[in-house]
Amino acid sequence: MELNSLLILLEAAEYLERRDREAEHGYASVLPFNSDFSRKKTKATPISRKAQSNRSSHNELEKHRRAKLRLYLEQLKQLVPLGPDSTRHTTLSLLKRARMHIKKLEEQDRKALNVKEQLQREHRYLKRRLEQLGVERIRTDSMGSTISTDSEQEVDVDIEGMEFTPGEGDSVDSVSDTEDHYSLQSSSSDSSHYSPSHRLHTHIC
DNA sequence: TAGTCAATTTTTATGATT
DNA sequence: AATCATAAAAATTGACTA
Repeated sequence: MELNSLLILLEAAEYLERRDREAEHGYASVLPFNSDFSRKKTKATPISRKAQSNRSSHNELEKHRRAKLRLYLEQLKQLVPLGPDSTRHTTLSLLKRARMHIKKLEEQDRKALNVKEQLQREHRYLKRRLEQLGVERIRTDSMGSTISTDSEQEVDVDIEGMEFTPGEGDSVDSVSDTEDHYSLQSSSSDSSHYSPSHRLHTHIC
């Protein structure tokens, strides 16, 4: 081993001893461990009891703050699906996963909103169509056919293969009518695609 | 003045190598 | 098993701010 290396090791040992002694007597250890251990730098500055007390309480507060952060990270860990992967979970990886999870949830939310709007349009259209068919039925009944005395009539409305043309019927809100029709015919790639192959089975009182 | 932040240092955990 | 290298976590510290 080179003489220089030996001297550095000796200096290091001296420094550690000195640091321990000074710590016992309330001196600040100001030397970074990777320094060259020169005596000029290692001259310890005595610190007052009050300053030391301030410093240690500050350290305690900081420790408390970090504990809180750890707690929040633990709580976050419960919310983020970590999966069965065996890789070590670090703070960084947890935060990355949380970010991915948030993006996924936002995307799901956006899609659900689209589906909701689509269904609302379909609902409005079908409601108007139903009213329309009810009016037509009453009209044909009044033109000679016997009116049923039943309190409850069953009307089967087969809308399978029904052609949905815009402007059909006398809608109150013609704007949403076209909108509804559009939504029925040109539904997006979402899973909410509406297929009019239902049989509407309804009751008119 | 308490709380926060960022830079730095120290400690601990982990995998690779011998 | 011992040792080493490296990454991550924890601790320390000074600066800053509301």
